[in-house]
Amino acid sequence: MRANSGSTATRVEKRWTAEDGFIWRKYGQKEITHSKHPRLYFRCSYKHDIGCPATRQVQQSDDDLSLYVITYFGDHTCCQGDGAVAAEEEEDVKMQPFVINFGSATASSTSGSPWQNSDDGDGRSEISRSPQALCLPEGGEADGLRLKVTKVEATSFDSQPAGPAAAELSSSPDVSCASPAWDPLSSCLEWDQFVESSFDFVSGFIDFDDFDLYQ
DNA sequence: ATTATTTGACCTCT
DNA sequence: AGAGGTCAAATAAT
Repeated sequence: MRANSGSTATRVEKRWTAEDGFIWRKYGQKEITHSKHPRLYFRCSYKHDIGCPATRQVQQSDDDLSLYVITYFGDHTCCQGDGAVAAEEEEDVKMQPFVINFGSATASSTSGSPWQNSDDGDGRSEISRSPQALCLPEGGEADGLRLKVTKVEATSFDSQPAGPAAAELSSSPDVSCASPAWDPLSSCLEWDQFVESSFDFVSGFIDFDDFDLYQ
């Protein structure tokens, strides 16, 4: 449905959904056909305050139970994540067709429900501790769903064997970066696989020169 | 008392 | 008619 509304979508696969720098409020849950797990619907907590239209959907992967597929819709007008970073990112996105953010994984919280933004523990958490710069502005005017970013994060260190494709949409191969000591520099092969077999479905939006730069 | 979550109902689209 | 997305009353948590 959103595909026809011309909205942008940012798809993220995480092993931990807790922190993305924004405050989300759950507003719905739905069983999805052919999916074992329900899809959870969140909207920005500032929706009513300042009309922030950002929403996200979270769904546990059927194939890799530790993987959560998070899809972001809309832009954070509240920019709660981190004002400075978000503004900076906004300019970048305006200049480029897409942005892949390799921001540091938040492996800070070690317990609690993955659906919650606040961490528990000693309660010294701050909302905006680890912004992921996902406050992306609206992109172009292309019709249909624009999948702007596909990011795979490994924020736990449980050395999971990489599962099969996480979800039908992603056709994500074995791109798990969940090795205990993942070294970006030594994982070129994985990235090559990632590029070859996973980005084909979004290749229309990707400038591979830019991608090489990020790589 | 206030705020957040749950969950069935309702709406829109295919 | 069925599926997916959102609303809102009831409920739970703080």
